[in-house]
Amino acid sequence: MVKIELRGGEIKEFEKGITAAEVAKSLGMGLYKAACVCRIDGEVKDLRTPIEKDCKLEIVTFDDDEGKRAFRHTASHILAQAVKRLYPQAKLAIGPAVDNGFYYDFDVDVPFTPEVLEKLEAEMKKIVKEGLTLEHYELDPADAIAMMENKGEEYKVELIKEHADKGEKISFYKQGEFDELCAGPHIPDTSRIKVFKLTSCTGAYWRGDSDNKMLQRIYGTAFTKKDELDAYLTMLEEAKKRDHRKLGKDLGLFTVMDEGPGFPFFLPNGMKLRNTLIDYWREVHNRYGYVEISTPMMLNRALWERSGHWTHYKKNMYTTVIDETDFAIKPMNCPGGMLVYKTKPHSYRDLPMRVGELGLVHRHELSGTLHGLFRVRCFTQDDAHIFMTWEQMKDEIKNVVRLFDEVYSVFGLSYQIEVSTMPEDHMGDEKDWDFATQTLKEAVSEMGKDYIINEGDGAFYGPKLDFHLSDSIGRTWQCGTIQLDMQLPERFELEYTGADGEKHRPVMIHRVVLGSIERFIGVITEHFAGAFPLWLAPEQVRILPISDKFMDTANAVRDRLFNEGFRVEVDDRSEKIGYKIREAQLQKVPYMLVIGEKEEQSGTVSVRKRGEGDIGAISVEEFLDSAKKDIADKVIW
RNA sequence: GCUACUGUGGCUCAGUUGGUAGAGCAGCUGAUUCGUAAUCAGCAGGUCGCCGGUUCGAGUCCGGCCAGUAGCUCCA
Repeated sequence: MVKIELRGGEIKEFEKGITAAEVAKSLGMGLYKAACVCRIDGEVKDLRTPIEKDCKLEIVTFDDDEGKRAFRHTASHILAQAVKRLYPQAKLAIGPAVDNGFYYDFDVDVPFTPEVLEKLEAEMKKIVKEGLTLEHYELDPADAIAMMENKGEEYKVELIKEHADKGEKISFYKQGEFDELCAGPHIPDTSRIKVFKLTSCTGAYWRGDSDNKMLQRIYGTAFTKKDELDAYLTMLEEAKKRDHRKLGKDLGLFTVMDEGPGFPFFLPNGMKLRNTLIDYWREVHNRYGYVEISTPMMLNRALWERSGHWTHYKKNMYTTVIDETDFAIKPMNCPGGMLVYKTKPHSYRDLPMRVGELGLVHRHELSGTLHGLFRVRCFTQDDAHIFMTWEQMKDEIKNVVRLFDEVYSVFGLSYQIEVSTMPEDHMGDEKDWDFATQTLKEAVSEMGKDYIINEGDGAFYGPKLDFHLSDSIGRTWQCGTIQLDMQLPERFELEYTGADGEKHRPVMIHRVVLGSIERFIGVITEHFAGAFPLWLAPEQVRILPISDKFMDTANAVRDRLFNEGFRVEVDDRSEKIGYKIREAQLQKVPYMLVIGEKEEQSGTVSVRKRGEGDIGAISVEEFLDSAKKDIADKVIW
């Protein structure tokens, strides 16, 4: 017998060798049917894995990330099997589960058109109906290679050889006639993948390297319920409608032109939004004890050599020669910030020193990666460098996280924190790394926040926290980051005088909240679908006179609002009210104030609120009070 | 950068087998002065991304370049 600890801490005895599937069955058919994989002492395994010793067992369903991955990974095997049935000459590459679905790469000369995808979907449905069991087995490398060579699967052979070098047994899964090199885990059989869709086909390089052959990649997704798939497809549609590139054009926010690929132009409306955002940023940072500086756009080669960029980042920098000296446009603000620190000696009493900079940086990104405001070649980082002692590190991190909390909540964005730890290729003492990483984790935990760990994903100079924001339709965006830097103070020989009268080296934080102003504007444009909250909206109020007769009153109201600091316009065209409303609505102006005979007589305005329509006539003073309050509270509606 | 696709007036698009460009909206002018998502009429606006080639003739075919779109990390 074996003792198995179940979810919730309950411990039950079972026959030795029982499988997780059988345990699930004994706990109820509902759980059994929903089960995808299991966790045995934390390790993700197939449901059919026999349990030989006492352990903690967790049945993992599709609601769990691991369950989703296994489910979709199995879907990708079904896709590969379908392709092999219809196109036996196709060579298989790899087919993992990804964030929102799965893909599989094939080397095949037939173009996978939408019609082909439909045929493949039909074949996949057959495989699902066949209810094939996924059987796991292992082979010695030599046998594994022989089998795949026999099938002509050259990519698989290449993969096996790599694993063979490590002396591992090679793991396979078999479903019907289809053998697939795969580490698993998988769900028990194909019959459960009833709800799936092949979404697109694109090119992708073998191993992501453009020197290799271009393969055809089929993307798909799979769910356990039809309405989940529908919701996902609706979300994609919704995302398309909210595309900030389209909204940016429609609302006159920004544009990108042939004359400057990747260099966005901000138009008047976009600039109002941007400046409002920056005003807010300054206000918050001022409150959190930051000072602001501005460092030059262009600095000489000696500086970039000292910072290490000249050797490590040159291919992304815009450089030029002036008076026979090399110069580079800054791709980052830090080196300039270091120079500012060094303009005078510092005491421990100055620390922590929080120095902000809205720095415009230029990076030569590959042309194919440019994308609206999300990926550009010049952008403004809402940067800050914090110089501190090691003892101050934890409190300082907390201070930054508090600031992030405040800013993100204003936009209605929730977030997930990721801690990235020491990479293989790092600089500095491992003891310092341990201390810094531990401090990051403790700071976050002590604030009552969860985090996930990205092992080895830190920068070479220090560990970091990344903030992944969730927008209103469930997509995530990495914006904020808090990076500890133990190298740059070294390179620039930064010092402060301690209480002991000795020189010490400060440690540093690089951090951005919004990430880049440009990208953040892109994110919130999609998040709000262009319907910005009152405090942010480029045009907050539009006044709509019913006819030319009421123009004087309209202008008087405009002046009143304008003098109160509102961004307000009058639609003074000789158009019908319906037409003016339609336009203001399409421009997503938060408030329309209609003024006609009635309002002129009673000294009121008829308020039309975005999203709610006509909410009746009130006095200008009443309107002002309520609108000012919404702005002050940064209310989202 | 690489692969595929796309590139027609400010915007959204049409343009048949190659025969020297069309619509709606926006704009301008005039009329209308009108109560909560499009008033009517008229006018103007394009060397069809750029360069070259094939042809009697190219927006339409071919080549090059430029720009955009999708993808190129998520390890069998």
